Order: sequence, then C-alpha cells, then structure tokens
Amino acid sequence: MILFWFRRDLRETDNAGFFHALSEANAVLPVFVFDENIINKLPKNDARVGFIHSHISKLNRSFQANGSGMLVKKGNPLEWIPKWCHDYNITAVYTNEDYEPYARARDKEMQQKLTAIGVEFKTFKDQVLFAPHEVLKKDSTPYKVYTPFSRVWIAKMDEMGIPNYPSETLLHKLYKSSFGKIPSLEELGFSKGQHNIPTANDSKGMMDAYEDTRNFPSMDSTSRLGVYLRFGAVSIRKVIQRARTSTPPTFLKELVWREFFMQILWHYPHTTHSSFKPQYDRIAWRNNEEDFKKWCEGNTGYPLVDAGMRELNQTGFMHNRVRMLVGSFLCKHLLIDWRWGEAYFAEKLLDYEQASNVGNWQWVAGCGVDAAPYFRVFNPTEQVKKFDKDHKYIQKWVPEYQSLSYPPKMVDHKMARERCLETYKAGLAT
DNA sequence: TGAAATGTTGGGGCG
DNA sequence: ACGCCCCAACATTTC
Repeated sequence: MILFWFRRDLRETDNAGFFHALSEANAVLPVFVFDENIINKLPKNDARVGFIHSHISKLNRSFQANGSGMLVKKGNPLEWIPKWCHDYNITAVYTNEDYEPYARARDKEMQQKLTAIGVEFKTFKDQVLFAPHEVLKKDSTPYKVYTPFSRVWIAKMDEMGIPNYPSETLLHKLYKSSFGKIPSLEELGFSKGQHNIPTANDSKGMMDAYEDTRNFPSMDSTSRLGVYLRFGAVSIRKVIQRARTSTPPTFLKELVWREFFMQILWHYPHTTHSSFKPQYDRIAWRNNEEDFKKWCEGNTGYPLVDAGMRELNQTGFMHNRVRMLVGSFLCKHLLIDWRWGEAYFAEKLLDYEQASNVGNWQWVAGCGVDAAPYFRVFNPTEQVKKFDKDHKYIQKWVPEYQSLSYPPKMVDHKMARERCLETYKAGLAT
C-alpha cells in the first residue's frame, strides 16, 4: 500500500502526486499532519489554520463517501509518517514537492528516515508548471531577471502543453477504512479564524479585465486566488489553462511572477534573511520601533498607506497596488529594514507565500533580483491621485481621514525622500 | 510596477 | 508687426 501525504495540495482534483499514488497502488492511505513546528507559532485564531482544516474536512467527507477516510494528526511528520508506514505495512510514501527551505530540509530528513526502514519516498511536481531547475539560462544558471524568464517560461508552456492528473476519477482505490472523525479545530488548539476568506474569482472575465482594473484598489477586481494556490485548494494548472487563453496576458504574467520568485528562493534560499544584493545589508536602517508601530496600525497620516494597513489588519488581505506603496513607505520613508515588513506580512496575510513575500519585499526595498532601483520612491499622495482619485478605497478603510481625529503626517514626504536617497547612497558606497 | 528636477516648446498677453 | 515674458504642456534627465 502507498501512503499519500497531503501538504499544500488540499484537493482531490488534478493532484499530481495523489494521481500517481492512486494509479500505481492497489490501495492508497491518505494522511495529513498539522506540523507542530509550523502551527505552534501561529495565533489561536489564525484563519489559515481554519482554512486548511475546512479543506481537510472536505476531503475527508469525500473519502468517506468512497468507504475510506483520512488519517489526520497534530505533531511531527517525521514521527507520524514512519509510524504509519509500520502500522499499515506501507511500501512507499508519495507526496507533492514543496520548494520552501523548511520543507526541503524536512523532506531530506524524511527521505533518510524512510530509506532506513526500507520505504520508498517519492515526490512530484504539482504546485508549479515548471520546477526551479526546469527553466534555466543556456549556461544552466537560473534567470535573475523576470522578463527573459517569462519569455522562456511561456514558450515552454506552449511547447509542452499543460498536463492534467485526474485523481478524482480513482477514489475507489483509496484504502477501505473507518478512522472516524478527524480532530476538530478546537482539539488541535485553535478556534474559528478571525477573518472570513472570500471565494476566489478565477473566471476568464476577471482575467480579461485584469490589465484595466488591477491597479484600482476600490474595484475589488483581483482574483483572491492567493490563499487557494498557497494550500493547493485550486489546481495551478487549471488556472494557467484559463489564463493562457485570456488577453492581454497580464494575469498569466502574474502567475509567472509566482514561479519566478519560487525558483529564486529555491536557488538562493539564504534570501529569506539576507538581501540578494549583499551591499544592501549595509544600509543604516533607522528601525525606529514607534515608527514601525504607527505603520503596522495604519496611523502614518498618509491615508492610502493607512487604508492598506487597516485593510490588512481587518481582513488579512491587501490590494497589490497598495502593498507596493506601504512597502516603499516602510523601507524608504521610514528607513525600516524590509525584513520587518516581510515578517509582519507573513503574520497577517492569508495569502502569505514565502517566495512571493520575500521576493516582493526585496523588490520594493531595491535589494532583490530585478528590483526596483533604490531611487524609485513612491509618493503616497501621487499614488492617491493616480489610483484612488475619488478616495473610495480610503473612505472605506480610513473613514475619519478628513477629520481632526486623524493623525498628522508622521514624516514630511520631501524630507523623507531626500533622507532615503542619502542613506541608501551612503550605505551602498561603503 | 516612480517621481522630481530640469529642459524645451509654443501660445497668448502685452507694450 | 514684433519682441519679450510667462507659463502650461510635454520631454528628458536625474535621483
């Protein structure tokens, strides 16, 4: 029997590793482990845990309808998986690849443990169209600039087509069992999430309109797919399939950014904590705690910055246009280390994806691959004129922005811009 | 997927 | 009619 380990692929439809397990084995035992190394660090009402739990429950109900069920535990996968291999006479463990540094280290250890007990460990590409080693320059080194990467990525997609793994047609091959109920959210030490997670819009209409609508935060015109892709509740191949037929291909290109940053993190895992361009780690950040608090809480005195931060705090989401602005404001106006912002977003964003978060923060700070040059400083009032002209988005999140109770600007724009340019220049010169 | 500073051009007011 | 100034509008350079 093959054990299939669900991780960030919480669906039964078009799941590569799950499909291979079901195709190749007489019976498949589906399991999930709430990894205590990850979830013990999260707040008890973290909506992402609730999201995972609801999708595990959904899978379990479907499996039960097929006379099976999912084994679900909280703990250390490095202990549970080998134990289950022993208990259920497992010959191979199949799972889908996860390219984050933590997961890679964990899988390496898992490989060793399973090899030691004579169990095969096999991983499959599922969360990307192309794995990090599949799109390389002619000299076999990774692309560090987005545009040539995207050109090659799209050409490769057109050449190869998009595979489909109809795992949902093979559920009758699941191991017949009666494991009973899976642990409740409360039994796992969590409560109902503080945020609602909106349904995703992956329609062609959304994609076709994306180029024209994506920059206006009041329009709510984005897909909200991030969290679904993060945990694999939606198949990336299905999304790419649709995005491919949409014009202009702006939405597709955003999906390519996702894989661009994933391959960057895979090839340069130290960029989780170090700037890709090392000289940027010599910048003399001010790192003022009170300034950081004002930014976090959305009390900077710049309405569009504050609207973004309040949207994030209240919903776990922020429109991408505003993410760029608040990021620029933190690093450049306040001279606070991009790592502080990265950590705050990691805590708050429901759609948090390490590769994208690290990659985009380094982009905005100017220290990453293919980054915004350091002298590109967003002007928080110009951004209002361009992207929230009627103040609709600001009004929604900062309704008091014109009243006396609204704080004054925490820094003067002209002064902060000049201070930023001087500080970056000095740091990069040393 | 920047914005500010600086440079250029041309129309209109005016003596 | 002409030169001069002002300045909006646009282009280019710079940070």
